[in-house]
Amino acid sequence: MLEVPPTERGRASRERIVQAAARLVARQGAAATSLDDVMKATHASKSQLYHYFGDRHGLVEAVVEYESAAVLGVQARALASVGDWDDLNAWADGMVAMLERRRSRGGCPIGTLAAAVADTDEALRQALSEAFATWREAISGALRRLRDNGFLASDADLNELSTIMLAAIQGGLLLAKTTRDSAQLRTALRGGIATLQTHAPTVREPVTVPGGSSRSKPRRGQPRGEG
Amino acid sequence: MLEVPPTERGRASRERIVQAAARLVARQGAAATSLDDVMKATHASKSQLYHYFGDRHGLVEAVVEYESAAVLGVQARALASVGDWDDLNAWADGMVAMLERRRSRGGCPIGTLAAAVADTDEALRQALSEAFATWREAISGALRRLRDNGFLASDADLNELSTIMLAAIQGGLLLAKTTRDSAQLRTALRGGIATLQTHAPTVREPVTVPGGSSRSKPRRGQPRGEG
DNA sequence: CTTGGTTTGGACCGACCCGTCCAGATAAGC
DNA sequence: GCTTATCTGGACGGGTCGGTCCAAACCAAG
Repeated sequence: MLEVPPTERGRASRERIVQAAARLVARQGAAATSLDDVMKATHASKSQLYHYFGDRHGLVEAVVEYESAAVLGVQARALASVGDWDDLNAWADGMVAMLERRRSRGGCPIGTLAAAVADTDEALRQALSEAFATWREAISGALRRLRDNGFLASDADLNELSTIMLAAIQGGLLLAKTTRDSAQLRTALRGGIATLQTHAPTVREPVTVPGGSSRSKPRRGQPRGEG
Repeated sequence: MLEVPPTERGRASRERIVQAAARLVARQGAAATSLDDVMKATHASKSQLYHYFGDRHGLVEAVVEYESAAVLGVQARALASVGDWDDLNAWADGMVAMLERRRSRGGCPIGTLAAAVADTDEALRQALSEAFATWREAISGALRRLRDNGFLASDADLNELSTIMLAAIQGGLLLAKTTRDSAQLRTALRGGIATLQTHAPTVREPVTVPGGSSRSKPRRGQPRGEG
């Protein structure tokens, strides 16, 4: 109900509830997370939940927005510094490392939520669909930088390639969390990148970087290092 | 409780309940499907559910086995006739067509179940992990046939490639069901196959095929058109 | 027929669920 | 100070949940 509470105290309470709810939803699923669970985890009263979120659906909606912003924030930051194949591989390795830090559990919050609610809740489905679209655009932006730097052919379909990459991420995460084996994600990501390199301009070997060893490697145009 | 009831009547009842439960779970998710829902859908009594499945968990377990067998049966049959690139593309097109028949809803029963229960139920997680493994092996078998027929390099890592392909399937299905756009699956599958073709033997000389030319041989389907 | 295992119907229970309600606490504005 | 809006606590109700229990119905074997 209250997207943004007017007082500082209210905003803090709302934020605290959303964060705890997001953690619960990520751990046990949206359907298995009750309002009582959230109440216990946050030491909040039922009135607060209904004051800030209207009903249960509103709370889940807030969780979806929160997780989308979190994941997309991390991804946008990581992708912003991608300018060549090494950077892209480092980005992929980062995702594998992040999964291993969680012992191959949980997977992607957005993906898990999408699998759970896409067929039953139209509003949440659209929100998650937009999250995927934004994510895909972030990937597409990185690929465009690769293309501008001469690592991808000028006629490479960035929309298609970014979709392939995002599918590899989601599929790899699902396989990894199901088999409890992060190598499944690593392999899937490697496959996605291999597809991208199919569209490298100077194709000679499937997995070689363009430019060879003699030619000076084109460097990124505006890589803004984060502090 | 009763894996296989002793009487014909019992087996029929159990089967009827499992099928209806599977349909409900596929439509509204495992967590959102109550025993009462199953009772109403099957005109069964609560005693029957307890009699045949012990408890709710047993019913979900039966649903997992049922869906695994169903999906793997279809996939094994479709993959068994794959011998070249055209066949593989036809297999992929078949999955897209199947998804479109459901108006891009539902996705993969196994994948959706896995996303929901992998983090909360160890027994179901293992069952679904085995289902994925079996599926991967079926893909691997098709790829081995491609390799034997000279469409894949002899040093191609079939385990890795089949994992990439399965990840593309699952990721593509998740994106497609979330965005309600079957093209996402089509693109993901095309990307997966593109990765496979990365490992095609260098065309120039007929590759030394281990089995010789026992089977009628290659037309080289290189499906790389746009449109 | 009787017997005994199998299958089915449905009442019942305690726990939990979501949502409503009201009163008290807190703080902002005047 | 007072007023008003915001925030919080918690009891309450109606409904649903999974699970238990008992007895009736069914059915094949003797």
